[in-house]
This record gives sequence, structure tokens and C-alpha cells, in this order.
Amino acid sequence: MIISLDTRSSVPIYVQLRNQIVTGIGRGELKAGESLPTVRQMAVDAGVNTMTVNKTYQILKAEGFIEIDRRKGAAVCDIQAPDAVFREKLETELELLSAEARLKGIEKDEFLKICDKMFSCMNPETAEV
Amino acid sequence: MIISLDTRSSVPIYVQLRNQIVTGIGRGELKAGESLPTVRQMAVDAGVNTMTVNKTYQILKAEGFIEIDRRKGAAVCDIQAPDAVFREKLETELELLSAEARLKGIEKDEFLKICDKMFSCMNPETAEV
Amino acid sequence: MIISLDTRSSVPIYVQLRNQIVTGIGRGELKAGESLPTVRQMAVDAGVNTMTVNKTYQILKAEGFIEIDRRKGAAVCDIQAPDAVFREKLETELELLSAEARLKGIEKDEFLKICDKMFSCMNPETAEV
Amino acid sequence: MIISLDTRSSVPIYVQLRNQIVTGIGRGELKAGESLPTVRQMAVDAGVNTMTVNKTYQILKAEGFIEIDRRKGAAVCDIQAPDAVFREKLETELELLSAEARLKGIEKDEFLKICDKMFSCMNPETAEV
DNA sequence: GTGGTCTAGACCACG
DNA sequence: GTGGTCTAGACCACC
Repeated sequence: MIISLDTRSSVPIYVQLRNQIVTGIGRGELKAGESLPTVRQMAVDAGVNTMTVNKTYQILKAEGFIEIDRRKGAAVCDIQAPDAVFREKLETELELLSAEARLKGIEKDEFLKICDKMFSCMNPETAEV
Repeated sequence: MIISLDTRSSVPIYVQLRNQIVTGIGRGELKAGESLPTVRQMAVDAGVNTMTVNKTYQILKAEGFIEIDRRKGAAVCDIQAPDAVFREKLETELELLSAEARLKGIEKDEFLKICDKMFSCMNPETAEV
Repeated sequence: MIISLDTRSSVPIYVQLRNQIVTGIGRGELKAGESLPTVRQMAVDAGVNTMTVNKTYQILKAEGFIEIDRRKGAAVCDIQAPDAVFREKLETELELLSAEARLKGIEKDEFLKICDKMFSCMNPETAEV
Repeated sequence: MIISLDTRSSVPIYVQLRNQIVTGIGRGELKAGESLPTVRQMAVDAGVNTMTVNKTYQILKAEGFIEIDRRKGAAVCDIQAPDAVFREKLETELELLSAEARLKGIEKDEFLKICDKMFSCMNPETAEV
């Protein structure tokens, strides 16, 4: 998985890192059970402080995307069961994106086509709860 | 339009306010040409400082969603022409949301159903530039 | 002389109006001794308040570009003698424009070509002090 | 770089500050890659509030003249590629200055000599994007 | 009346 | 230690 960060962006580095890891897992570049680089290795690869990577991993753990074992490092979790809190967040974000797209002149058909395209990039492997 | 802010959120107030106004315009609660509350009025309504509202309005103006007239206050703009930069941003965000949804056990059919539902809340009025 | 104002601009209307009148005189669309529209007429033409036009005329008078006679209205003055204060202001503004042009990748040759082009639009009529 | 502000001027402080920094960069007093003073330091140096400096820096960033890095503060950007919007603005401003100069009795030769002189103060270093 | 600017001082997020 | 956010309240420019 290739990580590319923009230190001049207003998006905090640990958020950029978190987003790229989540996208990577979603795409299937990292599969359930596979290990992530160690905190130190990831810090070197991405050219950031280990504290920053550590923060990212803690967030991914809290979100249930990875497990952290003191001996084996971090590993990708299985797909989770649908959850009402996330669904709520998803709807709110999609509503905002819909509004922005609407105001930027994007029609419903085109919007849905993009949604389809982006989800289709995800790893189709059967969900295991 | 009802504004509800969460001062304990890590999302800056001016961003929350911006998002809610964008969503409100998208939904058609505020139509093109209609006025937004004055900076002072919005500040009272939302319970925040006038400078915070001012910052929000300046951002909405820079994004092309509203116009600020020295005499008449702020008003909603017409729908814009599609633009490559926004499309890029839209795809990136939808990819991240897709990945999160995938890992939270949401299937493609359900994801697209939610996308459809949220876009359908938008004001369908034809108002091209 | 055609006046076009943008009420949504951050530049005050009376300044826009002043700038357009100065440019119009410089171009020779209004010659020395010729009358400007009355305050009321100009207010109607430009679609602004008479107070705004009045303020503009007062500024043009203070700058020595027009004379205001209670009976005959406003008229364009003759070309003035060079003046140190203005020269100072001119240099400061040209220095800022030079810096901006430099940082925007415009070379010296091109900059001077634009300067020449713009001054050449001015009325070449012999200066009368 | 020496900053001198006039608090009695009608030009907002953050604009004066912006103009002086742009001129300073153009002159080569600050070169591409070099750091600007921190927001706090500049606020002390210039005798203004940190928010005022912050606003100035945000504008310079939006104009592409500086970059703001969360870790290292603000630094001067490389020279940009020529851009049609700026050219338009440049022509409008030069036309106004030409008109003013014409009416103040400055001949074409002298005007162009001043233009040449001011641009020649700029840093000639070749630093393309 | 409107928005625009500025201050002093506080607190937080980031790395 | 850096920039980012927010407040309360003031004053000004514009129309």
C-alpha cells in the first residue's frame, strides 16, 4: 500500500494516514488477518513521527478496523456487522455531498454513477461477520 | 432553516455552520436569490459570535454558493456549472465512504440505495446558470 | 461614457464609479471643459443612490480632476502639473504591481509591453497646464 | 524585512501587511523556500494582533504566494505560471494608473521610465515552477 | 441598517 | 512551539 501525505494540507496528517489505510483495506490491498507495518516502519515509510502513526493506529482500533496485539503488531479485522451509529454518520455525509453536488450542477444520474463506480473499486470478497 | 451546532465536536463551528447551510440550500429550504439571515441575526440564532458567522459566509462566498451584497446582505446563488476540481474531490470522498461502508458490512445495493435516498431529498427545481 | 458597477464586489461603489470616470477622462471620452452628468442623472444612469454619486464627485473635485459649479454642474478640469505626492503614490503602486507580476511569472519585457499598451489608450491631446 | 503600517489609513491593516510582504518577496528580500516570521512574531514586530497577521497569511496562501506547513510555519512559494485572471486584473489596474498619470501631467515617456525603474527593483533570479 | 475590521486574551489541535 | 478557533465587544465604512 502506497501512502502519500501532504504536509501542507489543512487536513491533519494522522487523518490523511487513517483515510488512506481505510481506503486501502476497503480496496482489498490489505485483507482481513493481514498485518500492517509496525508503527516505526510506517513512520519511516510515510516520513512522519511515530507519535503520529501511533495516534492513527489507535483511532483505527477504536473504529474496529484493526486489532493491536502487543506481540504481533497491528492486523486488519474482519468486516463488521452493520451498525446504526455508522449508518447515521453515512447518511449525514452523503446528504452533504449530495447538496454540494447538486449546487455544483451535477445531476442525480451522474451522482449515482459516481457512487456506483467508487463502491465497485472495493474488494468484493464475501463479508464475514 | 434550523441550525444545530455541537460545541463539543472537534469539527470547527464555522465548518458545521457551513455544512448545514449548504445542506439547507441543497434541500431547497433556501432557494436561489433568497436572502440568508444577516450575520448578526444568524449569530444570535446559532448562539455564536458574529465573527464566526462572518467567516462561514466568506467561505460560502468563496465557494460560489452565496453572494454578499453590501446593501442587501447575503443571498443564495444559482446552481453552478460542473467543475473538474469538485468532481475530483467528490470521487475521493465517495471512495473513502465506500471503503468505510464496506468495512462496516454494508453491501453495494444498500450503499447505493442510501445514495439515491439522500440525493432525492435535494430540491429538484431546474435552475441552471 | 458607459458605467458598469458590480454591487457584489468588495470595492465600494463610489470607488468603482470614481475609477471609471477617471479612466473615461484619461481616455479622452470626456475632454477638459466638458460637463459630467448631474448628480441625479448619473445616479439614475448608474442605478445608485445620489449620495453615492455625490461622494464620488466630491472626491474627484478634491483630487483636482473636476470642478463643481453650483450653477453649471461638474466639469472636467485641465491636465494638472506633475506633483510629488502623486509621483510617490504612483511608484508605490507600480512597485506592488511589479512584485505581483514577477511572482505570477510575468517577465519584464511583457510587463513593460502591457504598461505601454495601457498608456497608449489614453488621449494624446497636448497637455495644457 | 521592515514592516511599516499606518493605522490611520483607510486601507485595512491586513491589506497593508499583505502588500508589503508581496513587495518584499518580489524584491527578493525573501526568497523561495525561505520562512516568514511566525504569526506571533510578525504580530509583535508589526505591533498588531495575531489574528490580523493570520488573516494576512491566509490570503497570501490563497493567492499562492506562500505555503503554510503545520510544522514549520509559513514559507515563500516558487514563482507561478502566468495566469489569465491575473493578467486581466493587471491590465485594469495599469489602465487606471495610466489615466491618473495622464491627468496629473505625466507624459508617456516618463510613465514608462517609472514602470521600468520599479520592475527593475525586483529580484531577477530565475526560479520557474 | 448592513457587513468589515480589529483587539486582547483564551483555549485547543497538531506534531 | 506552531497555527487554528472562538469570544465579547468595539469601532468604522458603506449605502
